[in-house]
Amino acid sequence: MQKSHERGGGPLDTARPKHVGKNGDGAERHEVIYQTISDAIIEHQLRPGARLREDALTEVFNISRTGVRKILQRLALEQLVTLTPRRGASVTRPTASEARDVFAARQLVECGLMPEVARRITQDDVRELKRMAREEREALSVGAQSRAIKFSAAFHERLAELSGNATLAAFVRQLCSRSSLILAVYGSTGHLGCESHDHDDLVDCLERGEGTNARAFMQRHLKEIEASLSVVEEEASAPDLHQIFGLDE
Amino acid sequence: MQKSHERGGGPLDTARPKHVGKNGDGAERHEVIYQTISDAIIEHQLRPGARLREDALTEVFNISRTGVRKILQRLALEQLVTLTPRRGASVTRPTASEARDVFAARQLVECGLMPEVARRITQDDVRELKRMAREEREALSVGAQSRAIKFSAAFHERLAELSGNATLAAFVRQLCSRSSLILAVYGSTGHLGCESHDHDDLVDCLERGEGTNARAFMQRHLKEIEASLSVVEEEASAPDLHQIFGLDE
DNA sequence: GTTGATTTTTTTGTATACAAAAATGCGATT
DNA sequence: AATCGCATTTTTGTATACAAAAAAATCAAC
Repeated sequence: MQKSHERGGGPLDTARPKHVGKNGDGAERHEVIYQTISDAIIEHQLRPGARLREDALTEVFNISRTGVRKILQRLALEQLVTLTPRRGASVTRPTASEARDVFAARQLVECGLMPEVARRITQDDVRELKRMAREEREALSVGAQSRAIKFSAAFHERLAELSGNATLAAFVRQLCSRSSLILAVYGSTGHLGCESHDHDDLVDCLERGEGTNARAFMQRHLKEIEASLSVVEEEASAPDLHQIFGLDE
Repeated sequence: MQKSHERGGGPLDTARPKHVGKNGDGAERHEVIYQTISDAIIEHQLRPGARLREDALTEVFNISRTGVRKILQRLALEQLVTLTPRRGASVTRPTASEARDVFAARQLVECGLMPEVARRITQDDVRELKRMAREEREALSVGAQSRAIKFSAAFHERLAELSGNATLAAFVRQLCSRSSLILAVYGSTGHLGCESHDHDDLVDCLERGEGTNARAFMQRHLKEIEASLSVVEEEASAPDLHQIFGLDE
């Protein structure tokens, strides 16, 4: 592999200030790249198990391995990618038990947040949420699954933000990202995540200030999503011979 | 302070493992260092606002800046340290609103977990929790505040683990760490966190399988901790002159 | 003596060099 | 012809070099 830098007269050698001058927008650039990768994972353009080689990423985004590693580490802490000691990074493939945990966590947190959201929601918020729900529905009707998935996650995230609790909102954000991975692994094709009109109905509920009702609604909603999954431990990659043949422990 | 690295141009003399050979235990070493720093923060040996210069850490732990930065980044994602773009790392000083959010999150999650914990707890767990509660009490009676704080956090963390939900347990772990920072900033001296016998009583509750009761207990317990804080926006570092004199906006 | 500008030092951001480990390909041997 | 051992290649882990920015210190002027 060539060094990715002094390639002889590559077409995009303009606007590349080597390694100086990036300081000003360096952090911002990293943030953008992080978002790009993150989105690609959430939208299932990068499926669980996909390898993310550092070299490839340096070439694609034109940053050094230092930056790549920083971004990968962040994604790893958010559980979107898995960093295996000497094997590099790959998109996380959630286990069945992780999937259960994530949905149980969503049940607890997202539902628990609904009363407070119902109390604080404004007309503007209602409009925004309805717009998001509509965009999701439209994406779905056009068959743009990946965009629908992203909108769906964004909807749940925004809802959590409206609680006013930044810590819990960030947690929900993570849970939604991981849910997208879970959908990719355990979801039945064609049926993804949220039912078309659930989100609209939920917003109606909140608009009327019915917190308890909204909570029950969200509970049912999440339960439905989880029920639509086939969460079975598929261990295609490394069948546990020991367990199968029962030779020890 | 000698740089611990610059030997005056000697031809790579012996007895200096340079940067080889560390690979085997490198990751493990990083983990240990991470824990060490993390503990120091949680135990208030490093107080909020304390600066963590990379150079200093390199010297203390004898690793390169690469490793230091990795560790700092992890601590930053857990909100234990704050990474300011060109000012380096320092122990996070939680804002008042962050403090409120963290405690609200604990109310929601830790309380919500109690019924499940009550269902799953075993005699062994009960023994372990009582031991932890006792250690905390003892540390407190000896005046070892920092150890008491750590034990208290460990108790809450262990409790969350017993729910069987790794995701939520990890979240609670983070919340407890951050709570320790909050105590350091907003806690009245002498009164730290959990009342002596609260934890014992809570375990009794769980032992009897009274989930609903345990939840109510935890709710009261957390409320008491929060009430003991004086959460007021103290902005000693940079008094907002604009606001004080009302010259603009 | 205090304030303001300039230089010096410290400290972080980034890239890259080098080494170890894993993956891969190749050939010899049975 | 299939498999195992060995060499090559890729890929990651770590340290360090260099540059930019911020902080500190020095010095001059009033």
